[in-house]
Amino acid sequence: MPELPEVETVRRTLAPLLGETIVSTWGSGKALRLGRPVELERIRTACAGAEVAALRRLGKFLLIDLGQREHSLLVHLGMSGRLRHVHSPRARAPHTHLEWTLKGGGLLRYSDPRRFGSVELVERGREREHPSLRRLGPDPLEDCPDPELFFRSCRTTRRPIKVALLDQSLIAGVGNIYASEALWQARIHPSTPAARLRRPRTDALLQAIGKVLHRALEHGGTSLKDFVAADGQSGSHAHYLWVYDREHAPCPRPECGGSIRRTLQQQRATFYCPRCQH
DNA sequence: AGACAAACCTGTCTGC
DNA sequence: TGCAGACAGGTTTGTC
Repeated sequence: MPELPEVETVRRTLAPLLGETIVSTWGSGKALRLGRPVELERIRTACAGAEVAALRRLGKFLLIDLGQREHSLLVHLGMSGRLRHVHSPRARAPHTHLEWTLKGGGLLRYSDPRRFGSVELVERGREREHPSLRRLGPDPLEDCPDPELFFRSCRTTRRPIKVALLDQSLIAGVGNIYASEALWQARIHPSTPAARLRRPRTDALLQAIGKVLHRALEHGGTSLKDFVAADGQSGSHAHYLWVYDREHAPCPRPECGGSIRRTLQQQRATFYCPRCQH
């Protein structure tokens, strides 16, 4: 579910956790993402008595640094994962897979109905060696990506630019919603082979990605169905989407006069305006 | 290299 | 009303 703006919204709303001490960890024992059973015992040991020292984000991954320990928790929300900071714990909601009890009395709760997400331990300072993080491209919010580098990365693949954007290696954090949004903003047809884009167009795309992600972040992310921040708030950006999930709607460019079309690329919905995207 | 499909798993919506 | 099937914001893996 969550793309960069949603994960960043979660990171920001988790800020009250900073300085809190973890007392204990509870786990459902259910497996999360394929091939990676949750290492509950290792996580328990690493978290017990640890302080939440920092909250970081790399693309769609969240890192919770455990103070005075050499580890960080690496969290991916997959499609339906949620991290909630719960102040007055009630009965455990269904699909809760991990829960960290805090010294102050609250809880950090990870729930994920579809279990496409993951929670694991990584060695701090060496997180980039993790298989999932190794191939991540620059983060559009953190790294001020270099337009020259972005252009050269695009040149390496002839795949459609929409498909290439989802790959996370060109740029980290763009998912299915914001790929369509950024391509509309940059007036680029989603089927254009990435390598065929000339320099001014990759510059425009990189700018559009930054603009789209910042704008979504200002609205607390997109809650199409059930995304909520760590404090339980929904994001309002669904009201401001230009093309995503707007098939047959008029193109938001008043002078264009086109209407939004839906197509499938790699079995994933792509929305675009055939009139102003080339 | 890249197109394509399948895998992980559950909830929700659509159409009959 | 009930049920089957399609579909969903992500990533990984395998085949051709």
